[in-house]
Amino acid sequence: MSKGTVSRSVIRRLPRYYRFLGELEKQGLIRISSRELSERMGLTASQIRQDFNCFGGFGQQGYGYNVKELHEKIGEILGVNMASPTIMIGAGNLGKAIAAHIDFNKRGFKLIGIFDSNPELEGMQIGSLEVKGTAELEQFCKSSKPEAAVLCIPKPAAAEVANLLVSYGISAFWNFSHYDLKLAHANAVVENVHLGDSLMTLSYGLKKLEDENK
Amino acid sequence: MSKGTVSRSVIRRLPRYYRFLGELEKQGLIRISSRELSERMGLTASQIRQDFNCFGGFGQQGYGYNVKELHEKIGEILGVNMASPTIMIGAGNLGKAIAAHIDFNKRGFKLIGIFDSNPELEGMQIGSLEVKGTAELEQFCKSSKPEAAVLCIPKPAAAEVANLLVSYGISAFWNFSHYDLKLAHANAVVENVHLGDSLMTLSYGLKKLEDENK
DNA sequence: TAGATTGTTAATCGATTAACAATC
DNA sequence: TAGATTGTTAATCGATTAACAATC
Repeated sequence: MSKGTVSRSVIRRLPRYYRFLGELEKQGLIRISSRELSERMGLTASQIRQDFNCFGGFGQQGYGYNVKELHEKIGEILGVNMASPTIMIGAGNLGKAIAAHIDFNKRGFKLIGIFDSNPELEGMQIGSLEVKGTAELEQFCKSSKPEAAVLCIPKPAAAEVANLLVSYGISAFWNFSHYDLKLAHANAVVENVHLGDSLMTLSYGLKKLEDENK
Repeated sequence: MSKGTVSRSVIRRLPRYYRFLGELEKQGLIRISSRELSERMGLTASQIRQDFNCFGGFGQQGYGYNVKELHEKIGEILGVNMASPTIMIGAGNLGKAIAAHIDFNKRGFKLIGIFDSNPELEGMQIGSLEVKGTAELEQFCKSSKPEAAVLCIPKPAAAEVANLLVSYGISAFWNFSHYDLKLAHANAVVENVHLGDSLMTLSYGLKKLEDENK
C-alpha cells in the first residue's frame, strides 16, 4: 500500500480529508470525484489525487472515489483504531480541558492515566480517571506501559519530565508546553501545540489587515 | 521596513524566534550570530538570515544581531503590543482553559468579554471577566467594538455565530471549532487550532514508528 | 462505445540551502 | 588591517499544479 516515505505536508492534510469524508459519509454520499472534493475543501483536484496516490490507488477511473472506503482507508493510515495507551502529565486548566474535551479513542489513543505534581489535585476526578501523584508515575509506566504522553505542564518542568518519560519507554508526545522536546529527544515522535505561537500568528494577520485598510 | 508580501512559512516561524530570543535576552545574552542561533533552534543559519531579511536588515556585518533589539523588532512585526479588543464565544471546558491559560496581553490581544449560550454558565467568573449570555452579544459588539473573536464552540453552532460576528465587524478569528471558517469568510483573518487533527498526526507518527521497529 | 475521471508524468512554482561579495 | 558575519544572489530541493494517457 505504502510507497516509500510520505512527505510531512501530505500527512498534515490527512486528518482534514478524514474529517470531510466522515461528514460526507454521514450525509449519505456514496461516491465523490477529486474535482468535487477539491471544490468543497478549497484545494486543487490535482493535489487530492497526488495525496491519495502516495498510499496507492483508492479510486476508480471514470467513477471517482467511494466515500466510505476512502474514509476508512485514511483512518487506517492515521491509525485511528490503534488505541495506544496514553498518559497525561499536568492536570491544570489546560490538562483538564484537553482530557475532557478531546475524544482520544476516535484518534488512535486511549487515555489511561493522569498525573500531577500538585498534591491538591491528587484524587480529582476527570472523566473516568482519577489524578495521581507523580510519585506513582514510574510504577504505573512499568506496569501499564503507556506509549504516548500528553504534556500539559509549564516549560520549566518539561525537560525533566520528558527525560523521565523517555527513560520509561514512551516514544510519542503531544506537547503543549513551550519546551522544545524535539531538540533534546530527536528520536521521539513529537507533535507540538504551541497555542501562544498560533495566537501571535493571528496577531500578525490582524495587524497586516489593519495596515492595509489604512 | 517591509519588503512586499512575506510568505506564510516565514510568518509561522516568527513566534518561535520571538520565544527563543526572549529566553536568550532573559539569560543576559547581548549579541548572537545567525550560526549560533541556528544551532540552538535546529535551523540553518541561511534560513534565519533570509527570514530576518524579509523585514529589513536587523544585523550588523561582522558582529551578528543584538538580541534585545531583534526580540523587540520581531515583537513589533507580530504586533504583540496591539492589545486588540477580543471576545470569546463558548465558555465550556476548552474556553475556560484557554481564557485562564493564555496570556492574551503578551500576544497582541485583550480579552474583554466571554459569551455562552448556556444560561447555566451565565455569571460564572473567569479571571476578571464574567460570562455573559449571547443575548448581550450584539449590544456589546456595538459598544465595545471587538476586533477579534476566539471560537470555542462546537461545529454545529459555529457557522451561525461566525456570520453574526462578521456582521458585527469582527475580522480576526482564533478558531478552535471544526467549522471551516475560511471557506465561508475568505476575507477574515483566521487561525485554526484543530487539536483533533494534531492528535491524529501524532497517531500517524507513532504508528509509523512501531511499523519500523517491527 | 463514449464519457468521465483516475493515476502518473512533466512543468511550474516556491521555499530552503549554499555561496560569496559587501562591510562592520 | 584582518576576521567575522551579514545581506543577497544563485543553486538546489521539494511541493504544487497542469496535462494527458490509461482505463473503468
